[in-house]
Amino acid sequence: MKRRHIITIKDLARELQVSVATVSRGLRNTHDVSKITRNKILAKAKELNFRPNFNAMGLVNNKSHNIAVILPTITHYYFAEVISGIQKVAYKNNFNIILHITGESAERERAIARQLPLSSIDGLLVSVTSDSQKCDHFLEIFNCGVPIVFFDRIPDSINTSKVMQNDFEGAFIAVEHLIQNGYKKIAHITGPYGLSLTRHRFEGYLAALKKYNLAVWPEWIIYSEFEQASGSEDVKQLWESKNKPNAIFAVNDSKAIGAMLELKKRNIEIGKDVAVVGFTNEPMSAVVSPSLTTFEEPAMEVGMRSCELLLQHISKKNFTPKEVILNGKLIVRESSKKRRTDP
Amino acid sequence: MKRRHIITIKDLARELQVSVATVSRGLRNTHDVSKITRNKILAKAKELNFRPNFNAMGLVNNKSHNIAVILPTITHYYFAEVISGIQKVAYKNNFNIILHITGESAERERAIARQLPLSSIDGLLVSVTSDSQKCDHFLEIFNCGVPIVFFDRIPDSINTSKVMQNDFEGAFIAVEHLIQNGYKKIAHITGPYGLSLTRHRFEGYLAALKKYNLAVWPEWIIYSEFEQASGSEDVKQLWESKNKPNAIFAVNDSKAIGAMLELKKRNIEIGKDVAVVGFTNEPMSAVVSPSLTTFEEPAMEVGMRSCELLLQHISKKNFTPKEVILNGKLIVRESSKKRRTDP
DNA sequence: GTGAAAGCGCTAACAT
DNA sequence: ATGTTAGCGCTTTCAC
Repeated sequence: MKRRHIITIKDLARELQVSVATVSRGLRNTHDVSKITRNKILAKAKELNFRPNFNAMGLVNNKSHNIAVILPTITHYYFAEVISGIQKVAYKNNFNIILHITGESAERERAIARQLPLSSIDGLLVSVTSDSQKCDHFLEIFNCGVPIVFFDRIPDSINTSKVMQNDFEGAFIAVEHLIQNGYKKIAHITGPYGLSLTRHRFEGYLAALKKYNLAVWPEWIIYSEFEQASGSEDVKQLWESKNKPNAIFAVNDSKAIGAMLELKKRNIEIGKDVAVVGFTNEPMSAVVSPSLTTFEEPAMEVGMRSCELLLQHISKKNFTPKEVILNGKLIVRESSKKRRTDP
Repeated sequence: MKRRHIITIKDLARELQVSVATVSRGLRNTHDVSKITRNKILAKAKELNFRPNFNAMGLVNNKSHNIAVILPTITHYYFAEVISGIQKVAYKNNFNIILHITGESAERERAIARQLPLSSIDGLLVSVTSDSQKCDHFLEIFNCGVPIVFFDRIPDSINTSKVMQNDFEGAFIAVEHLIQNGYKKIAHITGPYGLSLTRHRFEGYLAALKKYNLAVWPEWIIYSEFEQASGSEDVKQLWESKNKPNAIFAVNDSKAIGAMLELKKRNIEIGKDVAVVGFTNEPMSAVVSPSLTTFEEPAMEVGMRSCELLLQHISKKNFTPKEVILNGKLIVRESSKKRRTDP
């Protein structure tokens, strides 16, 4: 299969007996071209199925209509949904998204960032890896004048736009809900230490305990990975102690479900003896049994807002960075039913 | 923030007092450049953090190191996993992936395909939308000499490489499993009519019934959408009839779970009175209660093999198309336990 | 309103 | 082993 000749503006120019400059202008609808030639050009372009060469355009305009999206994983519903949001906005504005997955590896994140062809990328949308403390690889790109918008997992060090959920408030509401349903011994199983969202949710947890004058037990606060298996492990650890909690607030649904599975193994009745609340509202949480109470994150909206902000940074050189905080809402299900009162 | 000057080979050439051609050669490690200058060039490139301009390279070489991935959705675990597989292989080979999501809309699929900048894409990885019968938009691209590999959802009409699961066998095994566990009145709730995978799974279902001399009841075969809600609807429809099945083989896990939820509403005991088997092995299926028996699809492998094939098509102009069929395996869980024998 | 020509960053002859 | 030059497809002065 030989690559067939791809139509260029030269071809159009020859066919129409005009100069390439005119064709170029006609295609882009600049004002200094007569309506009549413009229409002829457009018609011919359609007829021959002309597709502009983005490489050439990028070379001359110094932009590419590409944005890079860098994130830890896409097999979590949250991130898949965020990407869908990004894609919607990008598509509407004729931007392509180039997808990079770090697999939660800070090392790979660095490698990807350092190899990023800045000349064919107009901007970056980034959610950092959980163990990515230093962000000089992004700072370097940022300093080259390439706009970056961070979402969800956000480094503090770079002064640019950021989009996040109201993690603090979400956690606060979730924990308050537990307390109001009669659970006062609340553990918090969370993600890797040092991530901003981990910190914010933790602070929300603390604030709720404080509001109701509940003691904070350090052994009830466990930092581990974001995965389901970690949730199970965390419960094992919690239940080894004499001082067992009767409720668990998990940093996300995967861990909450991991915790539930382990509790079920121990024949503990969830939503009666022990309550569990998650975060995110993955589809799974509606389907697990008992169904999981969780704080819903506006994933699609996070994606859309992030992309919109990025496009503004791209089009207006001096767009001032914005921090957007989006609200979610508590989805009450079975796993946090009112506590069975002690006999 | 002014865009800082981005280093080009010209800059390197000036700094090193050599010609741009030499720098170009040095960077690409062609054989006709002395080790010593090469090292000097590489060192300087690193020092100044030179990043090649892919637009310029693409313009000259007529390739871009980009591949486009076009698929219906990414919020299903299967597709997210496929993309992860694609990404792994692409990354290792220094290809970027440009992600396009059709949202199950044939119209949008066409629009995306027609706007695809062929000059900045070396190849395509496609899973077609469920209602995309005519594929002339892909054929057109294919005829331009741009290689395409289809996966999972495959049109028959284009003679190129394809990667799929063994849908026929998977369905056969799943249905046979039901029969062997005592369920002989097996309904099949499936996806949109006309998709090859729908057809293959349906044929596997038929073959299993035939092997055990079971009658085929047309009212037990329902075509609808791939979503969970459709699964619930399908059960409603099935249970309206006098002639009710006692087992359901669903085209995917979402529908299987939708079916389960509806059965539970009707207080039908799943895995005793009625069995349910899904397809894909989404994480959800392990967590739903009762846990769902399902045929696991090798999603990651589908992604990796597809991408490998595409890269071969890209590098070897006359690579003959291959059809790869990957095997999955039945994951037996609770939803298909041996049937409660009639009293 | 249109054309001619230069140039974006890089590669690939062709020289030397 | 290195330099010179033309050109990839497009945009953008600068003429007319």
